[in-house]
Amino acid sequence: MTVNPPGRHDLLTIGQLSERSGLATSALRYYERMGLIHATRTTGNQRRYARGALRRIAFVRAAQRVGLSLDEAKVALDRLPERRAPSGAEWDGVAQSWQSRIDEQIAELERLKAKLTGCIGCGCLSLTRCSLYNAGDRAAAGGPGARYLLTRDPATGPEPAARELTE
Amino acid sequence: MTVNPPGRHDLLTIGQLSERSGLATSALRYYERMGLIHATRTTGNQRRYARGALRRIAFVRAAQRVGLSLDEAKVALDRLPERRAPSGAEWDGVAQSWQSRIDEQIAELERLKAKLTGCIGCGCLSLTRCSLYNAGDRAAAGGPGARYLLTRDPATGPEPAARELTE
DNA sequence: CTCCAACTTGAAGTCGACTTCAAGTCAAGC
DNA sequence: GCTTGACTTGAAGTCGACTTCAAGTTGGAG
Repeated sequence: MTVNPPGRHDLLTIGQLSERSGLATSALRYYERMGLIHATRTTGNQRRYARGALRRIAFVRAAQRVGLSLDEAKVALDRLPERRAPSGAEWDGVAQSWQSRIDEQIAELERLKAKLTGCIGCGCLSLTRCSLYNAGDRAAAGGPGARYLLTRDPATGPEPAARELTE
Repeated sequence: MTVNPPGRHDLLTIGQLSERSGLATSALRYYERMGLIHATRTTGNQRRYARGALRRIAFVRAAQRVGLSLDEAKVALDRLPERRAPSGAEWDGVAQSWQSRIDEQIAELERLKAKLTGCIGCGCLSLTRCSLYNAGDRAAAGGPGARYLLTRDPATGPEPAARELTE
């Protein structure tokens, strides 16, 4: 299974892009419909991708990894120029936003880890004392949008749901 | 909207559990169908939850946060005794497995972060040199199933996917 | 005893992210 | 110039994780 010879093939077919990105061609078409990547067409109407597409895809996958939707990834990618190849600084700006996102994500995992050791695994039946157990109620009591320790759906519930559970 | 009076109500209605867990009642019923939580029934067939349900829910949410499906969470929870309240040691064993899972997750995010700074944001147009850019190609060349740097489908590829990117 | 919010059920709907399918077109090696 | 595999399209299907709906039942305050 030889990959196309290195050289001046600047444009990739969807099959080649699939092979290199690890995504199914159907996914690539889907990404295109979503506006995440773009292709030129041959006279015969087949897609041809510039190599920049690989980078965009890499970015999208990275975004998904840190918990973003394709729509969110698109918002970020839309900051890049479409026609010409983005400059380093441009990519940088986009990547920058993920830095913090990733840091956030890491921080949250660290917190979760701490809670897990400190609480879920503690076998504490003194519920009033258990942070994991109580955190959600605290947060919820703190105002609308505040959710369970482990939740992060921003769309749901402005209710004063889940009060303090000291009991 | 008063919540039930504090006292010796050991069993929670689905509404109360919803309020305390932050999950919709529909989600709780769904969790029950999935076997993640269990309820006893009143003579009138209404669900009553023991307080342990809250802990199980906390666990499930935690599991989701680190990227596990409900099915996977169930596997872990199934290690707990159903009838009686799990002991600290039992919870500990379950939580333990998440420790490593979380660590893994964190490590991967750290890697991602490093890559992002080092590459996506680097603006390097010397593509032969760009790891993120090339990782996919390497992987693809490495054989079928080899996936992109940012993927983690475990079903796919024990390949030497995405090698060290010194080049 | 009455009333109404809170509960019950099964079935169907939703959403994101794709995949699968059918039916047809393109392109490149012989 | 023919064949064959890679490509094209739109529509429909899938999967996980829920939500919504309709129609009926329960339970606790007054």
